Amino acid sequence: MMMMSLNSKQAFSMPHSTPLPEPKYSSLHSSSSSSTLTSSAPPSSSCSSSSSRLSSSISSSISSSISSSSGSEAMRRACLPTPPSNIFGGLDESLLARAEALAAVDIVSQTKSHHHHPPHHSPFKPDATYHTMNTLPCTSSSSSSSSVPISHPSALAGHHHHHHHHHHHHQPHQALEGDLLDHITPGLALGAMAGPDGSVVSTPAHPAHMAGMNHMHQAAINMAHAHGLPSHMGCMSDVDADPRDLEAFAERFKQRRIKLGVTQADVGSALANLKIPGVGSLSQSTICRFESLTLSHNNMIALKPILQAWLEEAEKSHREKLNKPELFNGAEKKRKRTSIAAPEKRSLEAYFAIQPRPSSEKIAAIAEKLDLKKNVVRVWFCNQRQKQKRMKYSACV
DNA sequence: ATGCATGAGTA
DNA sequence: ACTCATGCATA
Repeated sequence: MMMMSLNSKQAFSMPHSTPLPEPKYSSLHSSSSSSTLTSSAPPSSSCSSSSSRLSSSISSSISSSISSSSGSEAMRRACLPTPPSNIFGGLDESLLARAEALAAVDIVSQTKSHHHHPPHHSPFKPDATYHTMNTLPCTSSSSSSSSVPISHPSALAGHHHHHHHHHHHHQPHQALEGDLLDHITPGLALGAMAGPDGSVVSTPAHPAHMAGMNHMHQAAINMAHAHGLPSHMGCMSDVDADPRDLEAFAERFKQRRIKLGVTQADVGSALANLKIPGVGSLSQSTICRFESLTLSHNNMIALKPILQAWLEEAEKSHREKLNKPELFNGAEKKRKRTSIAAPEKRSLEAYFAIQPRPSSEKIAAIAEKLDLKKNVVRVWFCNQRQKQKRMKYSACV
């Protein structure tokens, strides 16, 4: 009956000698969904490792302050095309009007250029339309998914650094621009750092009940790596995770996974079988995002050792021809996903371009105009911001 | 592969 | 109320 989602964050505190950046947040939540078996529930752990390249805070220690919010954000913003933001600050209405105008323009251009009319979507209430549901949750035990129509061989793309002057539109999907970078020489050398405060988060012990709690596993330790330096990039300096390595790993991971005939969903649930302290199962979504690099840099780094461990285990088992028992799940409640119609989405995008972080009042105003629930609008903005931070786009150059 | 959502941890 | 890591439901 319930799921506990506990997550704890603990960082492991190592003997201070290691210069690893200590994590700040870690979190692999292993929540067991009711349906899937993943029971587990171990607290998370994870290492966090570095902060991102942006934050460059070598000292992740600072990370506590920096990485999270303001600091990193500021950094990111610096990379972005300066937001035209608050110039309009005070005028709410004009702001809305402008956004609407923009939205209108968009519509027009879009309509003309493409032919893309949203075929569906009720004429009346655009607001959250809940699609009807139901589909059996048959789990994919083996085939399914993993379509992988696109195998981006191009994986190399790292980050492009151009400054875009206009904001983003919608997501360019995977179209990245070519980048040229990557030829870098690896070699970094740094290691210094330590939390000023020792930063290491001490694990808050969980009073919990579970049995295998934490031990910080973390391969963190293994990050002893030595890479070379990042030569040119001014932005990152992580000791442990170089975006290129992540890209390469993600690519290899996907390939080997497919070779094993395992779907993304299978990988996710199989992780629980690894019994790595603090690591439970993950969803197909997360595995997919890992493979396509659409996760934050920190998240990629945290997941890499775990997925690497699974891959090795899976290949070993495969060789032995042993299989682990997979499971089935029963079905349960279904959540309805709100669907924002295209016109409303366009308006939201226009507002976002002007003001990515609208105040509560503005959100309410927008919600009313678009006939959407305020919470839906708020969440939309949160997700939009998060999207901007995903790896692929975060090229700070 | 993604859009919308939830929750823990923070400010 | 925000950010982040994740997940369910969908396309």
